[in-house]
Amino acid sequence: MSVATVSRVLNNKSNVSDEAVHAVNRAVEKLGYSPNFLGRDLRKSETKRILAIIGSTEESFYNDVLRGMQDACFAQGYDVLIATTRNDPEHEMHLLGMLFSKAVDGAVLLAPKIDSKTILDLSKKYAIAVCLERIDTEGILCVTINNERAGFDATSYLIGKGRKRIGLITTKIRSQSSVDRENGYRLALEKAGIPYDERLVYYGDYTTETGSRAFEEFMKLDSKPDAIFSISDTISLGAMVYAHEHGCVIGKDILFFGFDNIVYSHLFIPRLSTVDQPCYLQGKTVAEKLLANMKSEEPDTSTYMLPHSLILRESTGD
Amino acid sequence: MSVATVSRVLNNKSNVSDEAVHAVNRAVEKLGYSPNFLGRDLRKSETKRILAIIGSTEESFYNDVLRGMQDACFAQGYDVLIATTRNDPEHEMHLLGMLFSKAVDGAVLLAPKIDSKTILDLSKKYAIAVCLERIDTEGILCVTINNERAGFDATSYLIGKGRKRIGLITTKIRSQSSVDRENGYRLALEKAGIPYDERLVYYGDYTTETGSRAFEEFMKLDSKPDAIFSISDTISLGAMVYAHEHGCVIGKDILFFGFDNIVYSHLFIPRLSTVDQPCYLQGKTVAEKLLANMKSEEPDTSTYMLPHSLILRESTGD
DNA sequence: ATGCCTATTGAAAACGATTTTAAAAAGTGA
DNA sequence: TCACTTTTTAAAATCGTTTTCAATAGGCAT
Repeated sequence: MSVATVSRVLNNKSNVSDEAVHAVNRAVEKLGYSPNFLGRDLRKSETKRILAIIGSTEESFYNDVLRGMQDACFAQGYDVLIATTRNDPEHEMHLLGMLFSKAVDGAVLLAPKIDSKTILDLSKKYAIAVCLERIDTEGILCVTINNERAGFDATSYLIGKGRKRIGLITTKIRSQSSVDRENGYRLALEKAGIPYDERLVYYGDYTTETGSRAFEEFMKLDSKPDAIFSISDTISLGAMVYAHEHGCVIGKDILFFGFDNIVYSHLFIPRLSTVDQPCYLQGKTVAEKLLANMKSEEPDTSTYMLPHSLILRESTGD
Repeated sequence: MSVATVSRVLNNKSNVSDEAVHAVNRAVEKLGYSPNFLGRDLRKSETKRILAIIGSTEESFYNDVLRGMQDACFAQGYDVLIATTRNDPEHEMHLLGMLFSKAVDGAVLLAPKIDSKTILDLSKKYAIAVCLERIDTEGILCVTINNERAGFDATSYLIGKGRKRIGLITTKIRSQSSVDRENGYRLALEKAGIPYDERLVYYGDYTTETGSRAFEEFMKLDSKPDAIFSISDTISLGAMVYAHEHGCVIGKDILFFGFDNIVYSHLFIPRLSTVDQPCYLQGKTVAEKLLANMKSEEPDTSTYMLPHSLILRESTGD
């Protein structure tokens, strides 16, 4: 029996006799044979695999994004592989090498660290999409939320609660999302006629320690904040714990608004109000659009902003 | 110029003229050429990639395990790819298909769901290792901690604090680690001459809700527990929050001991005492052993149990 | 019996690299 | 100049599949 016939059986081709099918199946069973994908992929020049590139698996909301991607990909016969850059742009480039060298058919950058010009160049030649971060350059398929609007909404909500001195805890690292959320914060203040006060803005990282530190600093001011918006729940929780320990009544003396709606945001009492972004949907959407692009002649390079929502809990007195 | 020469240049082979090197490099630069790994991997029949198979990216301590694996692998020129099973044994099998079909050179199962007999069979033919879960079958390379001992230590510590009625919150799903931790709990009771009381054992899942529920149930007992050991921090935190809300003084009325030392375990005040397992080291170790096995004729199929430690904080009155 | 069509099969080419083998070019010494 | 070695290059084999194309066999109508 020729390899061609075996191949046909293994791929359920129609033009093959029942006899041959049985013979092959028995042999496969007996030998424990499984086909070498390298050969197959080389011949077909496709791998049916999509790479998700993330900074680390630490940010818990990635889980839902990845679930969304998986559902979308699996439905079309693709597997999702994940690789972490450890927040190193160079390593991110290295991982994209898997795309150049055809080890995967497409890649989704979840919160990329490399510059958008590079991404743009690459996306002309390869199937690339970006998720969770807006790209300020036109021409790249991108699925995210409107972070500026979200920052605006959260801050406005605090203002609506009668607060006038609103602190912002954000990150030193200037990711597009943090910049956008900050801009939203500023716009909300502006709209309400509240002057921007740089002493009320603290720059740190994404940890709880940053939250505590920021709150400590704020308490040194003669004119203390009466509400705090953080660009991540983890930061908010750190700040809230510190505030709680120092006798501040959360939801009254001071309001807190977080971002991401992580699992632990509704654990600590009083529970944290936060911005919920549709993680699963973003993942599902970006994967679907990317797969569609891979089939299509003229790729979709739009930016899709999916709706976020405010989750109101005790930390804003709700 | 022939393809052979190009290949030699690209692989830094010695027997090639400077002239040829320059010519190739210029052409590569100009055309933006990058080699097709499928061809290379097929010929060499190795991919220099290791697959890490996990349930989901939700469990935050996986991050450190993966970091350890990456450091070890990267040092030897291997990349680490991650794939999630979504806790579905069938999907886990599907992912192992990447190993059978030579799409990766080896695989590490982090907390596998498929049965150990299957793993044993596969590990005779492929480079497989298990991490974070003990395998009760001999013959599989495995890196983990001594969960029984850890359960014993945590429970004994509570007993040492004079506690006599110690509750256990564990999971319905019988993973080896949870079984081992439970056994440790029982052994500690036994050693101290405390009778095992099944009313003090609650079976749930890995969520904070399970913690709250369990505590609620325990409070209905006429003879309430004075200490609680949970097999995960998330559960402990859920129980602690519930206890706190219902006026129990943590660290005094009731002690709590968790497991995993997650980031949030030292956020909530009073802070949670917990068992710390060496995540990074487990990841590094398992990857190193696996890579060593891939080179060696007779593979190492031992089980390595790395040392854990107790982190003592306010929840046990420390 | 001849020709035609269909179902099945096998041989061979193709995918893109690496590696082996052989031959050509260049260098060396007498 | 010739023989011999060394360096460099080209051609061909190889990895394990899929796919194309041609060939064979059998059935059926003429």
